[in-house]
Amino acid sequence: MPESNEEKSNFILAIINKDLDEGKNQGRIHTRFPPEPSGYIHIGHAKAILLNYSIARDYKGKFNLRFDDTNPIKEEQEFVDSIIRDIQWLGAEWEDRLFFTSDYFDTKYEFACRLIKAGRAYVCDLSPDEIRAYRGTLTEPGIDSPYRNRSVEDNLDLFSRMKNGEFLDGSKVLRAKIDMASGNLNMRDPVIYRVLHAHHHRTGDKWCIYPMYDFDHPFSDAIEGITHSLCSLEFTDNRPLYDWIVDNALELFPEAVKGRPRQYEFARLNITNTVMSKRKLRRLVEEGFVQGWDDPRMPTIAGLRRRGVTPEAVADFCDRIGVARSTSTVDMALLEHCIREDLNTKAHRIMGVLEPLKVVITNWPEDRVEWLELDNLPGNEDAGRHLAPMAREIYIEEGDFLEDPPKKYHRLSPGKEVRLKGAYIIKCEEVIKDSTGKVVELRCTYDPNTKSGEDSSGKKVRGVIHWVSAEHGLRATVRIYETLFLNENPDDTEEGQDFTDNINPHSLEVLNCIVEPAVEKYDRQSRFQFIRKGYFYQDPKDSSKDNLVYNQIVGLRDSWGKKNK
RNA sequence: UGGGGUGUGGCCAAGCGGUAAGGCACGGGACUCUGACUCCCGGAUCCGCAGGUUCGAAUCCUGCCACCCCAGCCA
Repeated sequence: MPESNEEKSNFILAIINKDLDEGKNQGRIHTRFPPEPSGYIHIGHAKAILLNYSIARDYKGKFNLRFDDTNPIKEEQEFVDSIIRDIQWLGAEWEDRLFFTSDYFDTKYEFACRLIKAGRAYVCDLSPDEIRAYRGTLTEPGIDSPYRNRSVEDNLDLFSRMKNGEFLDGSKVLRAKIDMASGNLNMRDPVIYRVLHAHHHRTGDKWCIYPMYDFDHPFSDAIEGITHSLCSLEFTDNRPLYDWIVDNALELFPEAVKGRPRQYEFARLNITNTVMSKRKLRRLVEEGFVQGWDDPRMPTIAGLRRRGVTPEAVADFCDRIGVARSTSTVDMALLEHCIREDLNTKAHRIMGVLEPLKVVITNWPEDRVEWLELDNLPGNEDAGRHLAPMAREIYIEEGDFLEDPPKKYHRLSPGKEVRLKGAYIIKCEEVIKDSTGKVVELRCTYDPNTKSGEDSSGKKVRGVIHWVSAEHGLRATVRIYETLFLNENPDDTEEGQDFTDNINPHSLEVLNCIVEPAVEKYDRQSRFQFIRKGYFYQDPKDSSKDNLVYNQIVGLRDSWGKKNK
């Protein structure tokens, strides 16, 4: 029984509970995550990783990380490294069970030979085009290959010569002999080994034949003793083949396998206003729509991490979206909610003015500086306080002043008062504009009797705005992000267009800001809430002590802005 | 005219014959030195549609409809 998820309920947990009740697999639970090292992993993979890992954890089972590296021409060490880093960051632990499907190439070769000896696999000389033609179509059955009935001796000989490099790429394949008339195309004598003279990132030049996924994957699961092999829906049609391979392994090569794995499929994750396929993400990177796999706008784990999202928030999100079999698209708002909820209790409050408007407090003495105490985490005494300097010249948010305010506006406007967070109440006395009519400076007066915590004025103002001393504030570049795509479904395009035509031209906005000097005391991994604005994180690549760069992780909810847009 | 899969409020998602959980979003209100947070309140007479079985169905049966996946020597 699971320890920590009594309320969780999904069809996979139901299957596991049932299997346990029935005593299957001697009560073992063993899952795995099998990435192909051919790209960066994204939040959709996080769903799969965390699902597999949490099942193992909650049921006191095991979780393997196994790279499915059967196709050397697509795979690289760089991706192995990035995937390991990303999964570690997510918190999934594979302990000492990091495997590569290529670790078992020798065993797999032996298994293939046993299939041949059992008359269940044959070497086929048909060209790729011919194989396709012989396969038939969705509505018509296929035709048997003319090589289907070669003798075991010939097949064994030919297969070993394939291994020895005697044949050109594409000239011969090993096929499972199943059923060319099956309604399921995967069962029409699937190719299980192909000739490929390519350098493998782990086995080097040892092999010039490589197994296909449908042969390799189920056998690897069986070798590792995986009990529940979870994958996404598009593999549903591969399941009969998965079972065929496992059944044969159990029958012909029992000493190589540890059990009888079962495959279960669930819907992959889609999120509104973004894309999740490796191919599309690659295009965004390669065609320069983003600045790399770790661009903070990308749904990759590397992108989320660089943006400042926490692994806890990602895990919570994956927890809340559920696991089911219906194709679905989760609202980006849920991810944002999970991020805010996580950061709300952790991120220290700092004042940062994103779009500065200068304010001169005319009755504040020229060289007076007053250090005011502000809570790091209001409502949490343990988080302590920090000091913010108040001086004659400060900056407030441009958007916190309106010359001609609408009803119910309780920020600053001519003749009106507002409280500076943690400081005094000020009153706008004069508005200074440039030649174009743009407001460039405000002249205000402050009320000395209204100091935060010691207010004896009896004044009640609704508005509280953030501010930063012009002299003491630190200059910083702030990057504000919007979704990468304008449409909820990026693939929803006009005739002749593709998803890149839906890219949001405002997905990145760069602002020159000014933040409280207190941020200097924190280490650079700290996440802050810039009061009334959002959560921010120092860009791990571009930020430095002399050149602060903050990424907005997510904005705060803004019911006022929403109401008035 | 093939095979596989899915349809529960705007978006996810429980439910497995006993009379529609929860979350997000949304709307209303309270609170507030963050218009944030928090806290209340609101909503499917109905579960793709149509029949049927049953005292009783989203849950069983039948027939439709819609959408998704499959014809790589990719995974």
